[in-house]
Amino acid sequence: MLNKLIQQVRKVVDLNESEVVVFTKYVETQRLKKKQLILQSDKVCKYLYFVEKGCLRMYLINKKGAEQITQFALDGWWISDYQSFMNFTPSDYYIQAIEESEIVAIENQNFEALLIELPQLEKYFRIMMQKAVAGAQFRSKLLYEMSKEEFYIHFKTSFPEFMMRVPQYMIASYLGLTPEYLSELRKKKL
Amino acid sequence: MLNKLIQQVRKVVDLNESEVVVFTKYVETQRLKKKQLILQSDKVCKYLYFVEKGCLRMYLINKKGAEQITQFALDGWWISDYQSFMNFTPSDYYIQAIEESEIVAIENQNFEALLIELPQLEKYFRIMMQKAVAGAQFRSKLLYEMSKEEFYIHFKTSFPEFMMRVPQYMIASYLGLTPEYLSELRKKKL
DNA sequence: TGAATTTCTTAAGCCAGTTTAATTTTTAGT
DNA sequence: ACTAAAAATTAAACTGGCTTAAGAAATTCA
Repeated sequence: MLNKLIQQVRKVVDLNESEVVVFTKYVETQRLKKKQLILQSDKVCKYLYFVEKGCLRMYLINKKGAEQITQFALDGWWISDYQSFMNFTPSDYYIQAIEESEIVAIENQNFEALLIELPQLEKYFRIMMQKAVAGAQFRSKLLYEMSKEEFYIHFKTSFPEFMMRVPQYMIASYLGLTPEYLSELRKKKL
Repeated sequence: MLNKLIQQVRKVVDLNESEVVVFTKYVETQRLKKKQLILQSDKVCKYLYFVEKGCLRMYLINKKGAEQITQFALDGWWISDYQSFMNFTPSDYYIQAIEESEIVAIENQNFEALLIELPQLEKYFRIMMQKAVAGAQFRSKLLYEMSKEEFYIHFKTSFPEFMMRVPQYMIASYLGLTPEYLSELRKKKL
């Protein structure tokens, strides 16, 4: 139930069997069905989530009452509302399974305790956060230099499997355009 | 020349005097004059930069030939092109001092070596990266839920001192709007 | 302190992307 | 397989924010 995570950690730091057992004590694994929510607006995001299998989305409800997706998380990705997670403040987000999924969840307090008991993990999480920053920076660069049309084309060619896996209106939401306009773009270029 | 950084690190982890000396071996300090560039497009961003004093901006040149600012860094902030830094790939960015500034720079290789010699620092950098992720997430949330007008008002009320310190056209660029439109907004609401 | 350069403003015309609303297609549950 | 619900399409009218162009104001530095 947490093979993928252990495997990923071991790419960065050594963990022997007994350390894996310790690790296991601090995390929870969960099976989610499609549409199941693991975070709701106004609640504190108490967990860091790792997707073992499946796909999650993070979204907020905007003033117009529409769902605005800000992030997806596929197998092997981490997802959380980091501000809420770090400061125990209520979140504005929802996190929901798009497909049946398996996740590993680490609670706030346990995260601190885990890093004290297995300080080697600091390095793993430092690198994972570093990659997240790089990713965010890259994404914001794309937003700055591309039109929505170009952004859509970029996304489509970068993640073709993802296009198949996720409903179109969610992709539209993530890309920050209306389903109607996305439909128009699809008609235009194949 | 690196007091602020040491002070900031010590808020998170203990560092005795001799460890500070070790730290010092792995970093370089630099004084920058206004408009001095420390990263140019097509070069690898070999450093992680910490601003001791002053103000930097990070920007790229878009297709139309205009400078697009993607980040500012004030006293006490870190800045880098993380993708370039981690993968030794050429950057698309420029990083430039807006004011006379003092910075601490850590080179790639030294960063790795430093973290091996002083592994306590993993925690400091994990937390600093975690905050960067939280910041990026917050910023992207604002972009998703606000119009450009609202984004401008938000920025203006959140960082009033900053508005004074930096030319308006740079703020416009950072906010992703034209100087002309910013000017129009300023006229509208005081 | 004056000339050059950089920054800011104004206003009109324009377009990428939204809104609205109605129709069709696909998906999921029984 | 049938029905209800969810998702995708179409098209027309509309708008937030951009472009262009020209002038005014503020900085910079010799």
